[in-house]
Amino acid sequence: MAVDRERVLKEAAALLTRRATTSMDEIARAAGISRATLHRHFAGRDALIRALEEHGIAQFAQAMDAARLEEGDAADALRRLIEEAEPVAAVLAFLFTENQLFEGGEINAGWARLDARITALFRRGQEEGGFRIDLSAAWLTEALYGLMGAGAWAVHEGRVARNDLNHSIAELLLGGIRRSMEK
Amino acid sequence: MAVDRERVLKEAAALLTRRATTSMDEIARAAGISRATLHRHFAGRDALIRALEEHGIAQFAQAMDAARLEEGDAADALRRLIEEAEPVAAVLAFLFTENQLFEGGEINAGWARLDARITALFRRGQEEGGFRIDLSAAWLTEALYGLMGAGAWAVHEGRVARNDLNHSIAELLLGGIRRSMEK
DNA sequence: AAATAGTGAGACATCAGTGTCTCATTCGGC
DNA sequence: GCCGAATGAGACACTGATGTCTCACTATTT
Repeated sequence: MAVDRERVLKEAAALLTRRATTSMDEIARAAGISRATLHRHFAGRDALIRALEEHGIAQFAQAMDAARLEEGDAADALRRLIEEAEPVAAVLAFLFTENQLFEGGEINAGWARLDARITALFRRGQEEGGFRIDLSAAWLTEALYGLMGAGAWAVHEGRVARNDLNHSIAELLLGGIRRSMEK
Repeated sequence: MAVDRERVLKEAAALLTRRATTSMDEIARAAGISRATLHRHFAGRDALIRALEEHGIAQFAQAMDAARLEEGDAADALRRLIEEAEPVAAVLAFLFTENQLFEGGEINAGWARLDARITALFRRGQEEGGFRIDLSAAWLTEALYGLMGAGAWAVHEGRVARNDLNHSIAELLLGGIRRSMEK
């Protein structure tokens, strides 16, 4: 009887990542509940998106924990992060573009914390000598987001095999396109 | 008296890239014309987006021509492409996400042609030995789009200096994050 | 069995955006 | 200066989505 909040968020994420304008009605039906009930649990569409945001941020933070960003080689940590964050990538990309909409309201402070952790990883790699220093850590962070989003989309469109995804992102990000001598 | 179609498209692009839900009214006002006139020149919102798409595709194709993708070193050609395509990147990113919406209707065939040209560039680089072959040309194409989009956004958000943008994209894409011996 | 809380279905008002139309005005060419 | 074409301003109907509310039904609890 009690509504499964997790399931609602999951279904909402699945639909919204595919079409950002999915209506509350469609989301409700996908989650197997009535529109009235959906409104009882989420004050409105905005509230639902916010909840999705909170959830996505939490999941991403969890992925970071699981990836143990501070441990070992920075490149390996990055690989682990890509691996762990893969299931969240699509939602993240959706929320990312959705933030444009909230240009008036304040953005969730959680984003800054996530950014900071990733940027710290890149900076650590630079200080330890494994990462090049002529590209700013901030840009590398943005690039990671961009590649994760592009990757999720490419898989969705069937242009990249899901099995190759993490490897493709990590390898491109770490090694670049150019053929390298050192490997 | 005659409406400057170019200007309308330009203003529309500027607004829509910032907020995808910008209304026809706002676009009209930004372009300095009335909503009625806007409707006289573009049958409706869809038609406007389509026109924007056509325009964006044409501009991108033009950028490719200017970059002379078939000439010289593939890496240099890629650098030229990034350089030439920079002004179009934001619109392209917008159209890219907007295509999700047209999931019912058929997508513009122009995209496939653009993709093909870029993919051909990457393949050429692979065949000539300059680019690694363990990442598919299709994925590299998607990654290029992703990085261009992320870059445009990062500049808009002030996280990357506009002057560094092209260099940042090209260097990351070609060389990757890892510190390399060969340079 | 009774009481309670949660749900589904649907009605309803509201709102924003869209697309169409009319009419007065203005611009440009002749 | 005149005339036709294009424009601006506004009214209007329509649509789709949203948010609220009511009422009947069902599951859970005691």
